[in-house]
This record gives sequence, structure tokens and C-alpha cells, in this order.
Amino acid sequence: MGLTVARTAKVLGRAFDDVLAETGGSLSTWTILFALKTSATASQRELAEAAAIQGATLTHHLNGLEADGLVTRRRDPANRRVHLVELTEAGEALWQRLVRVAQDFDARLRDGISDSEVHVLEQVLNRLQHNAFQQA
Amino acid sequence: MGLTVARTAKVLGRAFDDVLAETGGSLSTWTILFALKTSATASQRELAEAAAIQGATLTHHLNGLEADGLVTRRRDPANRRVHLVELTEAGEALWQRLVRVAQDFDARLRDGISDSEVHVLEQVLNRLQHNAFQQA
DNA sequence: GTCTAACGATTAGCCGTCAAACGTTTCGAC
DNA sequence: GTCGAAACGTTTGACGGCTAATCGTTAGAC
Repeated sequence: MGLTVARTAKVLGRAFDDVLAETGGSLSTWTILFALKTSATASQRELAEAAAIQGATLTHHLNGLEADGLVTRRRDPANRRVHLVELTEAGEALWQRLVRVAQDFDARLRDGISDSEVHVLEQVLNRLQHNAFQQA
Repeated sequence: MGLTVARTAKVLGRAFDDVLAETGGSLSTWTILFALKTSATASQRELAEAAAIQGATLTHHLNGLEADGLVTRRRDPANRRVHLVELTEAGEALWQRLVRVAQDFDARLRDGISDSEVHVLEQVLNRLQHNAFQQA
């Protein structure tokens, strides 16, 4: 049932946000920093796609991150439409701290769950996403 | 990874909301009507718990549903602190229609997924919720 | 019996998300 | 070369969710 998926996502999100808050982060900053570090690209459009959020939402968060001195935005000289987003030193430091917290949280979640179960979970969830798109 | 759970929940929620919208509903109204029909209680506090949302949020949605003539609120004569929420005829009719849509959607989601996989999914998700609460 | 604490619901304010409209820049057709 | 279409980012308006504070009601202490 999709209800269980939704409820689990909510519970996990809240719990994760709580532990991030203790380190001076939040779920939204984590999501964006994660996208920044893993997607290797820096255009806002690709960033939004990597974070699975809308461009408008990303703009909102980047404004906050930029105001906090965690990231910088500058025009791409080659294509002045796109904004290149880069981590500042402060942003990099926060990222390092949040990664540790996230790893601890992930380990906590996995407690008592076998690798094969995790594998089935990922597979079924992906199948669900695929099925949700099918038809109208 | 919790990321996959969050992303799946988002995709499923959007898709479900879309199909509900075609029948004149929405994800939030579905959630509340579902809680109303399945939890057999009608106090707002219990309703909010069943729907996994905050009491204040429920009040907000009930205002909308009441304005649309789908539900009624009245004081419990036995304990005038609690408000009893009941479906009107229009609300009942909408519920009947939404149930069909939800069943179709659920069948669509389950396509290509075995019963045992569904079972593992539910079990692991519940375990994740439990683990998220442990410790601080 | 009164008075205080607890409870249920509401209100007010904030945050995160989305869709739609807009301004700017680039690119292709001609 | 110019002009229209497409791409990128931002702004605006709306919605759903939460927390904190408040109001009305009830139950218990004494």
C-alpha cells in the first residue's frame, strides 16, 4: 500500500531532519548539498533535477544558502543564462559534518535489516515509481 | 537508502493526487475521508492521529470539507469538548467514487510485483519507522 | 463548591513545495 | 543581420504541513 510508503517517508524525513538540526543543518540543505556534491554539475537546472525538486524551490533555498555564505552563484562565462553554483569553504565544512551525521543515521536505519531485504526494497520501490507513471 | 523511500513517496503522492483530481478529489481529502471511514471514530484528535497529521492541520482541512458540504461537525453531547465529524450524503458519494479510483491506482502500482515482495516491503518499511525512533 | 490542571479544537505565523507567468539570453531560420 | 523560438532562472500566488499560543470545556483536588 502506498500509504505505508508515504507514512514511512514522513517519519524518516522528520527523524533525519532532527539529527541534522543538531549539527546546524536541515533536510533541505542536506538535499541540496548532496545534489551539489554527487551530481558533479553546477547548473541550477541540473541541480534541481538531481534533487528531485522544482527549479523555483531550488532558487528559494539557494537564496538562503547564499545569504548564509555557504554557496556562491556566478554566471557561466560560456553561457550567461546559466548560474554556476559552488560551495564556499564554510559550505564545504558544513557538508563534511553533515556527511558523518547522515552515515550514522543510515547505519541506525539498517539495524536488523539484511542486505537482501534492502535490495528487494530498492527494487520494489523503483518498480512502484515506474508503475505510477504508466498509463494515465 | 532513505533517499529512495522519500523519492518514491513523492512520485507516488503526485501520481495519486493526479488521478484523484480527475474525480474531483485530492490527496488531502482522500487522506481525511479514508481516516474517517476506517478508524470508526469521529473525534478530531483521533482522526488526526489516524491520518498521521497534526490536529491544527486537520482543522484546516475540515474547514474546507465543511464549506464544501462534504462533512458536518457537531459537539458530542456526552463530552462537549470533542467535535464529532460525520460524512454528509455528498461526502459519502464522493468517497464511493474515490474508493474506486484508489483501487484502480493500487492495482496499477502492484503490476509486476509479487505478493511476497509486497510483504517484504511492508515489513522493511515498518522496521525503518521503528529504527528511526530509536536512540536520539 | 470552587479552582486549577488537563484536554480538544482553533487561530496565527512560518516553511517547503509546486505551477504559471515573466525577463533575459541564446540559437536557428531566413 | 534580424527575428522568432527555445532555454534558463526568477518571481508570484497558492496549498499543505508544522509549531506555538489561545479559547472553551471538563475533570479532580481540596
